[in-house]
Amino acid sequence: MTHTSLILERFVRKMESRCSLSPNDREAVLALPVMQRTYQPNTYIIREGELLQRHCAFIISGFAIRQKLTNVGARQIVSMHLPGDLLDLQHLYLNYADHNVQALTLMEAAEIGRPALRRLVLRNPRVATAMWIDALVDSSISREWLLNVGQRDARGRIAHLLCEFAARMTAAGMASDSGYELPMTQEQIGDAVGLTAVHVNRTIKALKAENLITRDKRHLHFHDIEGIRAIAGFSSLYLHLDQITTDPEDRPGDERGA
Amino acid sequence: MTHTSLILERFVRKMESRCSLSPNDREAVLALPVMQRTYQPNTYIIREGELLQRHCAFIISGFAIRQKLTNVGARQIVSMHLPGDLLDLQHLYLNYADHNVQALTLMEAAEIGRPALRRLVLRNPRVATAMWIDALVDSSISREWLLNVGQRDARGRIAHLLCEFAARMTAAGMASDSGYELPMTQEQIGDAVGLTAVHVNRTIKALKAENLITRDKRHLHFHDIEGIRAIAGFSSLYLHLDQITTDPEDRPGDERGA
DNA sequence: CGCCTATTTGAATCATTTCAAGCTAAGTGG
DNA sequence: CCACTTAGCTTGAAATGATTCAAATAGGCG
Repeated sequence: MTHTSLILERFVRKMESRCSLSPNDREAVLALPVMQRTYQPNTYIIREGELLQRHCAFIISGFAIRQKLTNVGARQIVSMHLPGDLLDLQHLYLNYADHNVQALTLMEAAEIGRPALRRLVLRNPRVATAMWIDALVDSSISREWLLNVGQRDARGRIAHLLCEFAARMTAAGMASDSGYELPMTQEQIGDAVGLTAVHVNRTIKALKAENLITRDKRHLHFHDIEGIRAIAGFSSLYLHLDQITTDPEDRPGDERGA
Repeated sequence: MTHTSLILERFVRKMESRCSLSPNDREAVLALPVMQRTYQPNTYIIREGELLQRHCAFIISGFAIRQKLTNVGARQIVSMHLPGDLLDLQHLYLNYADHNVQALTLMEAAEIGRPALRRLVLRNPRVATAMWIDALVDSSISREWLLNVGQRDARGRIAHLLCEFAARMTAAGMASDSGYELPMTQEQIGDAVGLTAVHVNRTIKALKAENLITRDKRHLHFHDIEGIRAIAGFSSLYLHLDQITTDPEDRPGDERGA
């Protein structure tokens, strides 16, 4: 329903949060051909092993995940995406998909053809830089998840997931100071942090019992966010929330701290 | 000791394995100012949180790892790099380092300034594409590690690490068909797969007892690589070993299977 | 109301960690 | 050349965190 130009405005704002654009760049982005599409919960958007000829999706509303399966069918969610995220930059220059992309909730996306997106990157270096940064931040999050799953115990892992969400939802303007809507079942949380649903349940129960959080349906409420942060050992550095590049050339002397 | 032009030749070959270059591109790469440098084992090359103004390193010889630490000091190795790998593409457009980079063994690197590298990317789209692909493959490996650590048991995790190495070392021409030099201690293997050194020891012992591998000092020998692959559930798809882009514009019709 | 999905709980089992100690091989300095 | 040191590997026994299996409960929806 949303008008195409509104969607692309939003896309421009996203890019501009990463690298300052010229009027030319903005125009080029706004001229992108997009196709709006709705995905039902759990629909596969891309499947591992598939030849990639399709499009990249920009999330308008709803949530998506990326995941991988082992040969015995165990699922690891490797990332989670909110409205305003560009899905699939991770596949932009690859021939075959190396992971699955799935709608988590009902989701609306604006799909941009790969050739159009690549051409945009080729002709507009500042847009390219913005997209590159976006892909790098995405990778940074994967590394933090690897640290989370590899080195923290159940409490730490879950607390960390909750903190990351809080930070990202806040940045997207989708959280109140008290909490946010966490659109995941306990089983999905388990698949994201490498635990069974049963153990996620017990761990969350413990966090509730200690009066750190409450969960009412899908709404997550923090009673003691500092306590949760301490359990998680959370620092938002890896999200690069304030990362913005003004000069793709990185001329010495232009270097600025955030 | 190695002559600069030889190093850059190697760099060109690396890029060309990802995207076909024009004579112009080749020249531009070969004109890159490089500084050769030696790192002692365990030296930090980049520290998390540090302002990035320095350079990217191309590994000439030796091995490097990238790692992160939790607030309580647990270490997760998030990737491992061999000669011919470009370190730190993951930081090319970021202001602050989000992970540590460390020499694993004695290591020689050719360091290329960030401004020079960014300028190269800006002026040479095919080189940019090659580097983008390199960064994407790196991210793909992180995701597979996340799956490994999150969903496989100790045997599977270690077997998978060994398989990945076998594939990468073979691609780099550093493995014989019987095995390769694995330059990691059991503790480092543990940090890479999220296990304690003690348990790594016991698990490797079990693999030896089943006549799947032997380890003589740092040399790893496969007796039954198919058996190891089965335990790991290994498929090399995620390494994108045959990924090569011929057309950065991705014009429809040029799309080709590997 | 009945169905389905998600959550909750208990009890038994299992994989992995922890702590502690001993061992081996290689390197260093006297 | 030997004694000393150190880093890495090996092993055992006990403790613990997480899984598994199974069953009960709760909530949303047609």
